[in-house]
Amino acid sequence: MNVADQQHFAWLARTFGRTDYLPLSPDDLRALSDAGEFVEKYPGTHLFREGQPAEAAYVVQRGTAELYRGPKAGLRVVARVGEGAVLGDIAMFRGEPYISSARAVDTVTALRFTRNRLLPLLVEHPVITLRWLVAGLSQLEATQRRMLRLMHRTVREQVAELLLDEADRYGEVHLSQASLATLLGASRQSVNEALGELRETGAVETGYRVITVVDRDRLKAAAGT
Amino acid sequence: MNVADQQHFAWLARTFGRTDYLPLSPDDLRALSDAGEFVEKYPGTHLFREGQPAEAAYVVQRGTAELYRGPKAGLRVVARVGEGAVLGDIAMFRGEPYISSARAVDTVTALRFTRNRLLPLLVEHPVITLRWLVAGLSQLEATQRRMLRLMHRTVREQVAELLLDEADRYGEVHLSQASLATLLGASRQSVNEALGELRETGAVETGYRVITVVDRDRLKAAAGT
DNA sequence: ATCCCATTGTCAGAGGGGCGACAGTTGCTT
DNA sequence: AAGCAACTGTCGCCCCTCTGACAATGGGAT
Repeated sequence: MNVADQQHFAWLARTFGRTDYLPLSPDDLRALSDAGEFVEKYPGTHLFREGQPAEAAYVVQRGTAELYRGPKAGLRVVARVGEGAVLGDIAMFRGEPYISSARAVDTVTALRFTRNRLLPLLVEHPVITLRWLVAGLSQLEATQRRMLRLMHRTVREQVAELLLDEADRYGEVHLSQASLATLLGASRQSVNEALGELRETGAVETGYRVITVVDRDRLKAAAGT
Repeated sequence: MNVADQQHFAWLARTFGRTDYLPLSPDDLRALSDAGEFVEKYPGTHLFREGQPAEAAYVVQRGTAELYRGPKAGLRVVARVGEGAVLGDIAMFRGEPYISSARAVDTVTALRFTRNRLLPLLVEHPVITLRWLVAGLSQLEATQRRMLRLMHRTVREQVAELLLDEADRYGEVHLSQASLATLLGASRQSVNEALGELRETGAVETGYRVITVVDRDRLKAAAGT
């Protein structure tokens, strides 16, 4: 996979890869608890790595995990997912290697379902399988819809939307402009320019590796829709 | 949905809407045959219409169906699917109205699965549900991969690829350049220019409402992989 | 044969965004 | 405190595509 593709993958992953759909209700999880293994990952450690055989899927219970691709040099953060996210299920079900790596940002607790134990269990609990199926298909459809909203939009609009999504409770987004650009599949320069314009209007403030949302309404306006 | 969105939907649908994945093996179908109802549709008749409550999903056994959106004026063909295609399953599982209409192009025979009968049956046959799930998720992933190939490609490349896909056995594509442009989400002028270039290189010939592929290899080269 | 509409073919202008280059900042490391 | 690597802020250039406008051509309808 060449560099351009890799970049686009990141963009793509942000766009679609929101694996934080939750097919399982608490009841379901209780039913599956036998098959699930409780794991706790410290910041910086890996849940799984790109290319490894996908032996398990994870349901994040607490904390934030980061999905990324690529070798240490040229690493691309692909998405950040939190509580309720399901990681690695596609690769696991298909029996293929993981498509990306997952790393704990802070302390992450998760339920780990190995393929060998999960599949038989799903066969016993068809309702859960059905729920998973519906969640998966919904994801597929949402993916397509999201395209509509994303295609043919300017970098400024995309940046605005991303910031709205990504801002923490203090309205801060701790990402370098380069990372931001990668997430959007745009160039750093364009992102920089877009941020400059958003700053002019008073929607955000920018700093070193941090962007602060000061006026969500203005940002929403800039995001268009 | 405004005009721009509608256009993009067409593009999108062409890109992703290839609903011809087949989650069910012949064995599965036999197992489900009780729930399935055999239907035969004559050319021009509808399997279902956009906006109707999605009461059933269809598995095409023979013939070609056309998915489209929009009212009679401003109708957009979205995809053509053949044998093995599954139609309407997403909407049905989610219990929402159909997203598009499906019409028989030639005589279509299909298995019709109503929601009320299918769901209980899937609960009894978890293995089939699981297979459906995997097919759905694979589709999701394929969709994402396809994006990679499509993003940031020039109109010329996209036109070339579309022609390769769409050419009939005589190498002809019977579409106006305007329709072509809609399918790609590009402007007519850009498509016209792209066709002009492809014509110069000897890859295609153009006529009134028809484009003839004369050199597939050259076209493939122009499509860039 | 003629008319009219759909379609093709072109051109100029404008805008968005990618790329390369480079200066100025920030913050960690030693 | 100094050095260094990462990051931000800007330019200029160029490519691609969109828009709008208009001429030329094809083909069906009368």
